[in-house]
Amino acid sequence: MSRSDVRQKMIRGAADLLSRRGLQATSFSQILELTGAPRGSVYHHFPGGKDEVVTEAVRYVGNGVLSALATEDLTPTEVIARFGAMWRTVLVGSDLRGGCVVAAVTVGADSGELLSLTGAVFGEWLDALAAALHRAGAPESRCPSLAAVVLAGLEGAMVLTRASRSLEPFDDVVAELVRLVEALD
Amino acid sequence: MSRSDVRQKMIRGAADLLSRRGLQATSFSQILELTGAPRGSVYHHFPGGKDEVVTEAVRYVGNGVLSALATEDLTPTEVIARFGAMWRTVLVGSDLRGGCVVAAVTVGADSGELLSLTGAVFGEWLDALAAALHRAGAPESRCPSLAAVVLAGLEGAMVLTRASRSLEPFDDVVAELVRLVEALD
DNA sequence: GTCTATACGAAGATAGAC
DNA sequence: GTCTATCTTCGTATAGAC
Repeated sequence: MSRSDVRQKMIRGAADLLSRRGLQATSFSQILELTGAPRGSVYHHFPGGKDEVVTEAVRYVGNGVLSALATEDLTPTEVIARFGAMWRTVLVGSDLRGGCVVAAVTVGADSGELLSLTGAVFGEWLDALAAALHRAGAPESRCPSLAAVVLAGLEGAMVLTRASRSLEPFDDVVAELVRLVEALD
Repeated sequence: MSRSDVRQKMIRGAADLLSRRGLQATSFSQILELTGAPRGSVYHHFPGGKDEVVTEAVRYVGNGVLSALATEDLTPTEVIARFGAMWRTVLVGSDLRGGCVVAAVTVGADSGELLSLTGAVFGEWLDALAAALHRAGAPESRCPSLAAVVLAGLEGAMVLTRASRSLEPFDDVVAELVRLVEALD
């Protein structure tokens, strides 16, 4: 279906722009320029306007991360390593210019709806991380806080890496998170 | 000197807006509305335009945090507790709507100069944190990575807290960071 | 589905009067 | 130092033709 093709292409383009430039700098003009999507069909595909594209981009990224977290059983250390490697790929693939779409929308949100959405997505990620850590043998009562420190640590690490244009803080954070989790054994 | 008064008031107002609304949503109109500063003297006080106000706001916050980190000698746990309490105050004082100015500018930066600036400020914070941890007795070789995980963890925790409108993720992260640092003893 | 044209508002920035 | 007026650019959004 060609309708979905254009729509999907625009959603992915929006996610890319949100990751690198932030919420306010992500405009339809930018999305069209990046994707080559037809100018005349913007509001055909997204009658809800910008908020609708952004919402879809957040959901798209949210589900992508979620399915990556729903893998086979791992050790706690492997959970961190995989999750860390995933975000490292985002950084490297964007020349250290990109970050997390959900965080970008949270920081730039001007409506309560977008905030609720990012809150829900972060909540899903935290639940999935906690479940993975629990399957890996981490004590149940600590899984939620471990999930929080892992997600928060990586989100913050991406900001530090973008600002410093260096992977050093990111790798430092991953190493310390691994240490924290190894102490569980 | 009245010139500095207005200028300082605008810088503080800009920091407040950057914290809550992000970089692009922080405009001169908003700053004037918030501070009651005279409209006609914007470019008198800031000939460099918006970038100059933002730069000053980042420096202002940067130095504030820096001086808070340069306190007397503490234990590693106390370093985390103090640093965490500081950011918690920011969250609570903004009704969980505000965050870190430096992170907000990093994520929304559209110029290399602003990115360099936030990179430098984060670098100063990391150095100060590492030094505090070292004074507290942490092994020298681990101080940089410990500083990175503490700063990144808290930066990320603020994002999670803003999105979820709850202090739970923030407190979870602080608790886990304390555990990590207590293992040093 | 895609186009052009257009309305509307907001932002950054400058010029020149007071 | 502060004012108003103005320019320009850009973003969102709508209407109506093809």
